[in-house]
Amino acid sequence: MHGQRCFHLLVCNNNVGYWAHAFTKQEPGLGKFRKYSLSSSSDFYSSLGLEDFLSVGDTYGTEEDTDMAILYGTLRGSVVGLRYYTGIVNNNEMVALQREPNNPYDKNAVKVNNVNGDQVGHIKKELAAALAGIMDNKLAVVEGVVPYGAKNAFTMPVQMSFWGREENKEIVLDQLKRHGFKLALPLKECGFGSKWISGRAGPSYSAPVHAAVQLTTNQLKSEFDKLFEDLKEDDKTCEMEGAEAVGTPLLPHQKQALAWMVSRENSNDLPPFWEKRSNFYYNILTNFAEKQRPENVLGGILADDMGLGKTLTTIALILTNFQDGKPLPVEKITSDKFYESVKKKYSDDGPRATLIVCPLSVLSSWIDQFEQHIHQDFHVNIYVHYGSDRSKDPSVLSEQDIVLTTYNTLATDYGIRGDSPLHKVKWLRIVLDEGHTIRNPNAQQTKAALNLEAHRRWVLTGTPIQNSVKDLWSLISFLKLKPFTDREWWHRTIQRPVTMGAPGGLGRLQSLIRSITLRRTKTTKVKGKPILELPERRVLIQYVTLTEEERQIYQSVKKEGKAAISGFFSEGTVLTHYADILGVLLRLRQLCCHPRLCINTSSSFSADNKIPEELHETLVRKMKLVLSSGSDEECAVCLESLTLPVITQCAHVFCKPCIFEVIRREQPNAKCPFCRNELRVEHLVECPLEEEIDSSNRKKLDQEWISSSKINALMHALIELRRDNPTAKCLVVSQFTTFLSLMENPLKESGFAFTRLDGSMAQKKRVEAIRCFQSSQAGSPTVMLLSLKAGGVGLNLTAASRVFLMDPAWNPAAEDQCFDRCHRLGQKHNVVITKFIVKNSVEENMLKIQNKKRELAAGAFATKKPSATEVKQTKINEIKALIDL
DNA sequence: ACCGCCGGGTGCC
DNA sequence: ACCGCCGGGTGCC
Repeated sequence: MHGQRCFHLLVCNNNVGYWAHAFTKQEPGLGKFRKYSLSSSSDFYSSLGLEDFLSVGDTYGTEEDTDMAILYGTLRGSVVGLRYYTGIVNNNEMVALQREPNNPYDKNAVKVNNVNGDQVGHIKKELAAALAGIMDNKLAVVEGVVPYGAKNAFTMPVQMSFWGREENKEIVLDQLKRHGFKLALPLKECGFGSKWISGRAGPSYSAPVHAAVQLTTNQLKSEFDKLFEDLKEDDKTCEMEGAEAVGTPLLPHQKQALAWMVSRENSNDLPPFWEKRSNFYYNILTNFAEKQRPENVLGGILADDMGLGKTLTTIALILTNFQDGKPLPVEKITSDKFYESVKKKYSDDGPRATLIVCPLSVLSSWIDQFEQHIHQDFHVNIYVHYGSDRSKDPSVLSEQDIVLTTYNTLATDYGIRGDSPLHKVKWLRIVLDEGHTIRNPNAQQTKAALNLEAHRRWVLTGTPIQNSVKDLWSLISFLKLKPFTDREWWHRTIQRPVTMGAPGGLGRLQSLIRSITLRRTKTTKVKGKPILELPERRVLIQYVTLTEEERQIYQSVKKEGKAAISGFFSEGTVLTHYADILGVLLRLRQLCCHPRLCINTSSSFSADNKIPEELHETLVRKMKLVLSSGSDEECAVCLESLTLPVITQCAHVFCKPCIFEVIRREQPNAKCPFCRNELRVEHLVECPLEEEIDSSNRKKLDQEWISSSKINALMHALIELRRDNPTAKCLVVSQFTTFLSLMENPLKESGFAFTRLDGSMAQKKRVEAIRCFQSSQAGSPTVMLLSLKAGGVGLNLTAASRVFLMDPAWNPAAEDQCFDRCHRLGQKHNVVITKFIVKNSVEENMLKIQNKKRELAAGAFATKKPSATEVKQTKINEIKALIDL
């Protein structure tokens, strides 16, 4: 049951139907998807979709460090044997030199190909003999341009440039010398007049090497952002309404994005850098020409900032632009008997399905957004291709309107030769979400994505240029823009000119980007107005004083805990007792909220006199308890809040993807990043983030209900708020779901209409809770009890203009993300956030640590990622600060 | 003549 | 290739 994450269900009274070819299975709750409750290692591999964490691809950095290359010099040579090959070139056209070690006549053979990859001829054998060693040992990259004589019948000249790392220069010059060749040095003083080197085709040569100005990543990034600052282009500011089936009204900038995407998909334009010249098509970068019209990508890159609605816009595109600019033909649900109409086939034979590939972490967000944005009256077939029982039948996939899958599923399917249904389907369109995931060209995910078949190809990303221009290549390559699908042409015409600061390089990249991407930031202006005007957001801290009784309990637990922890410090066993320490801190944090929260957290410490297995078991159990309380713990690898926490044998906790990455990198002897103990996949224990409160527990909470200082403070604030503004809605947020439950009682008693949203709820209930809360109808709930981590990035709770954060999180970013659920697009009011903090408590110390983290994050661009030991030391210092040691 | 020279055959690697 | 090179034919002036 746990492993059942491939949805074969049809929800009739819902707006989205998830169904397989035969209506065989029904499963009522998509909430299953969110919840993993695996604990034994035997379950582990089979049901977890292990492929999502064990990357099949090789590691980054295997590619040649072309970034470091300098120009050694140039050499004129000749291409021979033209009459035996079909490849033709133009004067000044770039050519590729390719080693052909298996040539039966000469093992030193070097082929000469044109931009299209067609062979033009061979490098003359004496020269080839000199080049072979250099090329095979990757001492230099040799690039060619045919300066003239392109129409010759038997031989033609080729101007070669040698590029490589500084330290290889002498070896290369020496090897050439031994064969009687000498490079002409690139002349610094030739400046822009270095025409004889470059011909007209070599933008890469026209740069005097040492005069090159290398742009830093940040400079580049700002260059790009500048490019999009003020959109004037008409094709990006036209607006378009979504089809009827789009259930959410689009905002102006989303209508612009939709119009642009539709126009891209229906475009007849030539791709960038191509011109029609009499009866052939000409590439102005490489000077390559061909009769056949080069295909333009019917798509591009949607690179809007987070929060502008890329997902909604994409859903709108799918529903609005099917064929010939007509909307996707979906069934309108008019009666109860819509089953038959759903099965109706579309007579058209063309591809129908859109494939969306996304990281696992946003899979649920897509499902949420389908639910949210597809109009209730329309039936759209959506299939989630994920999990161990995913379909192997391509026809199941091609019949859908939308197929959703993850990069790792895609890569795993692709790896199993000839058995990838995803690669057998002709898609109408492919959308890669978080497209920068495929920036490593050698990774299996990238290769698998590149080999999917569709004319319409889209990349969604919030960070188009993450590290360098280099990262763009995979995306461009996915878009199948000629001639950039071949890395050499991308490198010679764009990447090198840009990174070396060659004149025109950046301009060229900009014009490429401009023609295929749409990027808006939150501050982008259209016609002088910012596209997003978010109301103000204020964060207030309200201090709470514990009652005498609460303080007594708190102090006694603190005293005991402090003694134990200082004991661990003096023994040097802080790391082995990490779970114990988190347990102490958790109890103190819980006591700040409500004394009742501690009921199921044992206070005993794991004694060292136990045999190791017992100790380990207790520690793991303790860690599970900490996590299941809802506490937002951090992963020491990524420094973010935990996603899919797993506990190691040494009782430390990490995100599952993070720890698998460590294991993969350090295999076969991986060590826990935290304590350097042995780390084995089969010892990892998965842990659900939130446990549902069992009914007996809940009864207990109801029967013996008592209040707490924090609850009193909250109720006071709520009642005051209601008096001042009866319709104002607010979110009451806590990490502890039990705490949320404890608040239900006084809310009821004071007559508040409230709803609740936490991670344990089934999808349907969640959707209902959200809809209810967002409704502006009289009598709709004014309070939502919200667990800190509930919902994905897509969660929209803009009806609320007040937030009460009941307990601080370790990670300020987690809090911010939560606030953004109401302080986001669509918010009409100023947002006021109140953080309740207990005076003289662990909470106050947490605030201090939060502030430090904020400062660190603000300067994040300058500082490098801290090492594991640094993380460890920071954690230890934090523990000391938290418990006043 | 174990040369030179002539002119036809021929041609990437 | 309107080249170079190869190898067979040839041979005083």
